[in-house]
Amino acid sequence: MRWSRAYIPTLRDDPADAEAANHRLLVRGGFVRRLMAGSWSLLPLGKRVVDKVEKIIREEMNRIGGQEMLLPVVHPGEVWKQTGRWDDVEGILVKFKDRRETDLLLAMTHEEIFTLLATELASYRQLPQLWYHLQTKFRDEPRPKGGLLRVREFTMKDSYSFDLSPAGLDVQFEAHRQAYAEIFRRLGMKAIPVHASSGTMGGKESVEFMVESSAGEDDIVVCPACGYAANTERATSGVAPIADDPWPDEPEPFATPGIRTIASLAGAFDFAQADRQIKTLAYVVGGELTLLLLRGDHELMEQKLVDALGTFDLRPAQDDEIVAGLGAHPGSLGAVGVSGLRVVADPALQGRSNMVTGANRDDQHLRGVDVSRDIPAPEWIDLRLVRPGDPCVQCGQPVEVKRSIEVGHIFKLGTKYAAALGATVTDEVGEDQTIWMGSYGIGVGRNVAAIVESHFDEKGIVWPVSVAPYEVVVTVVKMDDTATVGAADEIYQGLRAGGIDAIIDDRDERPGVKFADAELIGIPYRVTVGPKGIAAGIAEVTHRVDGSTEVVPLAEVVPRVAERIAAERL
RNA sequence: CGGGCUGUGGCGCAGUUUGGCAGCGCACCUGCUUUGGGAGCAGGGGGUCGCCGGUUCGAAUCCGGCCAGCCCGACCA
Repeated sequence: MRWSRAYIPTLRDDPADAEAANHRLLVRGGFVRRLMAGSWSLLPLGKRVVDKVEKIIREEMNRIGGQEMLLPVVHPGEVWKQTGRWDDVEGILVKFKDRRETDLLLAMTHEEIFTLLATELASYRQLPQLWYHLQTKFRDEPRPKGGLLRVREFTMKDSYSFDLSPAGLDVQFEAHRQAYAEIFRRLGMKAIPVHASSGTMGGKESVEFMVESSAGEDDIVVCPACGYAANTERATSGVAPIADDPWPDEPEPFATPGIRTIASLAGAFDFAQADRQIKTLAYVVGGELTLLLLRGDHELMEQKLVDALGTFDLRPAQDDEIVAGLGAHPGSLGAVGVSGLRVVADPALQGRSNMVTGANRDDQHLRGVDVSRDIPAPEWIDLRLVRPGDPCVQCGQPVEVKRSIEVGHIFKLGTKYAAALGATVTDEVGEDQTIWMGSYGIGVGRNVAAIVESHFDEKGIVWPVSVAPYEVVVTVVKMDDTATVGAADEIYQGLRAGGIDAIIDDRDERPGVKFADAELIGIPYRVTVGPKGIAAGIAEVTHRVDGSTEVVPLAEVVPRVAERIAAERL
């Protein structure tokens, strides 16, 4: 490509509305333009990067036996009604009607349609199957943000596995785990596989691949000592033991006028430090007032409650519901002496005594609460948000919490979709068996964004060779010097002949402009050809990663660059 | 959905408080000079001031409504 003919609209200034590095640099470097919130056009450079990312994904999917297909983006509502998701998924699912008033929707994922195809499978002999496609998804996210990180329209590689048994599913799941590790490695990222909540996808097990980044939206718990890693939505940890002073008697009420928070109670009474309090949260679960108990200094992870109770139908209770059910306002709530209400308690409270909690009378608390004696038979469910420094659940060493981007997610779906749509095969003894499925996703654009987030500096993007829009730019320092232009062109042609992705910067611009643009768009290698160098028979090869420059005789430039690029292609 | 902020030429912004010719920098076009880190001089083109309505002799500016975008939170397959 000749830069003078290429459409690479770089901007000198950062766009004003861009915060995240990927957003700033991809717009400024002329890779993408926004159409509306969460919707982006790919310009030539962006398209080149996406193509390379997709190529790597395809290669690794094919390597584990994936067969590429392409399914539609507009689906009949009917199929989604059969699996229940037409009604279950609210908000982000875009529904509409055609001229015949038929319910349609924009695909936010493709479980239904792949499963529908799988209903044509008839015999166990046809299994296992692994099907995938790279296709547009549309999710009407309430808040797109972070450039390409969280968008509404995006391309996803989603694959679906079909097996006769859970054991077969395990095999395909494991194959994906390894393929994903390889994909993210080749994309130049350090992705950590973590145990995750499956959300509304259903299924027992899911693993997310996370790339550490301040621009991320998820927190993961990792243990540097033993390698334990989990999303905070699922992570557990130990708690440092606390020795409780004895309190032989029944709980004793005491006046706490005006005190509504854990912190103010702890500030007012020596015996009521936060870790000696029982935090009582009132939720409405399935229409029923429910008390959630945590240690005073611990925080609720609501997703754990969703996962453990198996329902999305829960929310914090309103003030009036609380007063009606308990006789007091938030700030003076407790579970002691409460009967007829569901009580869920975090295990960090197990065995604790001499605790402080609300008395269910405004401005009154209780001290001397013995959990096992005074709060009979709660449901013990881990509800706690793990914090940095908590002891690792596996090895006891302090864990870290890291903000991360979810670049891939693999699920064991089980038989949910196959059962709903009747995808069965006949087994060896002639009986119908429901197919066991897995689904596995990688967001292409989000991965591009994640790569940028982990590969940039003050000058711009620093693409890994594997996904760079061009692997090398030949920068012509002086366009009206025929010897320079001739030598540069010869190098450019030589690189192309050697299968290198090269662009020649033949614009009639000052060198500074060309250098700055090359750095902004992040081309890994720059060959600088100028009159002084030509006179000495050399060109310069500059590495974008560290700015290091190597002086190379003209005749050796092509093989030298080819060699270095080959070593970095992954 | 709640809170905060913003919409003026392709990009970045001033002008709005106190109504009175729509401006600046970059980018773009022409010419000359310049040419190894975002050049200089001279000339030039380009804007329904987000949209609709109202007030006024007169609205980018004041009032009302709407739309869009960004950030924080909620939410998030």
